[in-house]
Amino acid sequence: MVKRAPVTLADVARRAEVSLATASRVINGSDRQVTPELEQRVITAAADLGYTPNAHAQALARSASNVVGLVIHDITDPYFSSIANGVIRVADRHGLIVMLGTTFRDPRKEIEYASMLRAQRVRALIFVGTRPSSRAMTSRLATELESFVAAGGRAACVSQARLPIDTVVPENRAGARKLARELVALGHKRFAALTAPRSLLTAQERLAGFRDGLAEAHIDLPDEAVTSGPLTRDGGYAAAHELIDRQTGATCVFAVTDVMAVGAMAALRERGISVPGDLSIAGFDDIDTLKDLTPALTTVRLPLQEMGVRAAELVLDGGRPTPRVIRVPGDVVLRESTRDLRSRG
Amino acid sequence: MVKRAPVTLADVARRAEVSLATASRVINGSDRQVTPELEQRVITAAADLGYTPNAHAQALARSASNVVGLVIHDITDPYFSSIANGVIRVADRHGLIVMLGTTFRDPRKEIEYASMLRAQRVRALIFVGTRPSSRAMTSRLATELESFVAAGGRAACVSQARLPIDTVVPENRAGARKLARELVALGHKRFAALTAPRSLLTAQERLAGFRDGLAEAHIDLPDEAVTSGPLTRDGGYAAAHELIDRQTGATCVFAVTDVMAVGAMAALRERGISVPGDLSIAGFDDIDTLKDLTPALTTVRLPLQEMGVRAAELVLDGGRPTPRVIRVPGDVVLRESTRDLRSRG
DNA sequence: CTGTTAGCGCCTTCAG
DNA sequence: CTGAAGGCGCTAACAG
Repeated sequence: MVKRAPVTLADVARRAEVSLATASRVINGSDRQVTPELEQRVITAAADLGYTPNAHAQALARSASNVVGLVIHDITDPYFSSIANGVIRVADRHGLIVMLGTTFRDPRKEIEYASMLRAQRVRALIFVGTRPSSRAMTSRLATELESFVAAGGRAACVSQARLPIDTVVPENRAGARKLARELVALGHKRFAALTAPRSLLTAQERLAGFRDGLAEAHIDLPDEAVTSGPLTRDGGYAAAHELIDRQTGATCVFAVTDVMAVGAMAALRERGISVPGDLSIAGFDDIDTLKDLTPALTTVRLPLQEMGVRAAELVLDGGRPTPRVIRVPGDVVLRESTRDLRSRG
Repeated sequence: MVKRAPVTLADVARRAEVSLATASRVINGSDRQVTPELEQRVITAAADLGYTPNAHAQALARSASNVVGLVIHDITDPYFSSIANGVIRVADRHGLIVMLGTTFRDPRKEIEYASMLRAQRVRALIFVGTRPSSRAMTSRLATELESFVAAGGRAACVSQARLPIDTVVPENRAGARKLARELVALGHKRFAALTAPRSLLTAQERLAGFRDGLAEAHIDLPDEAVTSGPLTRDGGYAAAHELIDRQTGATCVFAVTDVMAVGAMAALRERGISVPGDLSIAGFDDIDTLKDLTPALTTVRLPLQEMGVRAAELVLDGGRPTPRVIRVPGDVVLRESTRDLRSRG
């Protein structure tokens, strides 16, 4: 295996005995026409040499790359991988390739990636995941994005509409409110909740919405009945243990994400508390991978992959300049994890 | 929001009243020294202008990008997202950014991505996932990779060592063999299996290993007791239904992946077959997201994230030219989904 | 239809 | 330590 010098278009042109321009025209699908004869010669030469165009040179020359940047918090979290899958699908359909950034839930990394991806001159930039409540972080990201957009880039995000770009907004608050109502309708009167740190808007919204729903039935969700932890399975697990220790007397627990709910269920199982026998539990998101959990989890369904698709289309299909907002409603799905208290008095 | 022309290093230099060279030296961490005075001027100018270097121009000039390509089959499958997470972690540590390609399980897309990523002049290329048994596909990909490597790129894969590049090889066959032994030790004598199409080497290996293990105990796994489907949850679901219809009389079923096992458990539940009461079931991979399944799944544990880390290190930390192979053993983890037949006669 | 020739934005010798 | 200039590989006018 010889370490031959990288072959360039010039090499191909030389071997095919045509000009650089002609070679370029047949290699990249230019609209200009070329004689079948020459075209064949170029194609053959390219194949013989194992030529591959240099995307950097192409991007530089026509000042437009064919990559889109995607920034998510955690690729192992099904919430993000589902949305990412949607984004990838449409990028793919457009012949674009995706550069993926993972923040590991650190807001600073989000900004760092925005900047790296901007340097890569990506065609579009998509951010997925809760916005931090930090005003400083948000405005720094916004500044970065403004430069990006000003330079001709397109950007969108899936979360709260806090950035000056197109946004796909899951209706967290309304969804949680509906969930609370249905749970109340099931006969529950005392609730508890598992949430994430206040710094995460998504958790805040869902908890607020849940409270709204309870309030309609004049039910209060006391602060002592709310514990919090990281937005992960283990976070839910720990928060649930803490909640159990507090003995709130609740008959139903709301976890702000399905992933946390799963951790909570594990904690309850460990403590010998049966679900939904002793305690009901509900989540939010309707993660597909979790559909085989027993008991099946009551939750608020969000069309995750579809949200990714929408976000991608927003920035890839032409598009107006004004930051647009697409609201995505969540549907309550009642399953086995929440007990119907009415049928037993 | 004005659509200003993209600002270049030349703009920064002009504003800082220094030469292009000086500006370049302070922006990219060159080893050459620059007076603090001038340095500050450049930094300020860059900030004022909202300047971001053009990665394409940089890559072109120094012929070396700072991105690594990663190709997986399905981002929503925890097997891949875990490994990908490992890769991303080390890329991140090296200040590199990841371009992600998803094949949606189509071998042709793997080749297509190899070519696109080569065009992007990625520093390294990593393929994760079973190799197809198709000799044609494999050799086309190999050709592509040889050109890539010849041009100075580094490549690795996680799967079977079929490509002329560094490889992290999960010991599928040995792991499945050990699993079979332990299951036999539990008292099981009649088995069945859920596998994927023959075209997928990983499934082939695991099934073969399982057969090896049974053979040691002189137990046969008849073809009628083996059904197959896509390597997904739904594939396992469908394959399980088919298996149930065949009434094989098995007391234990082996699914070649945890994901398929989960689908199978759902099918069994639907048909009123209790696990492990009526039938035991075991998987392979030990997917973390599935750890809260009930009953907990017996499986063969593979250090997924670690495998991704190893693959990335193979191509990112210096490295010899010879294709190296790292074998990763799998550990059997007996849990609730497989019944111990001995304790009850 | 084909060839010539400027750049695209930046890095990097090589003088000063 | 700083500046001037060539070139990285390719595209896109512009002539022929």
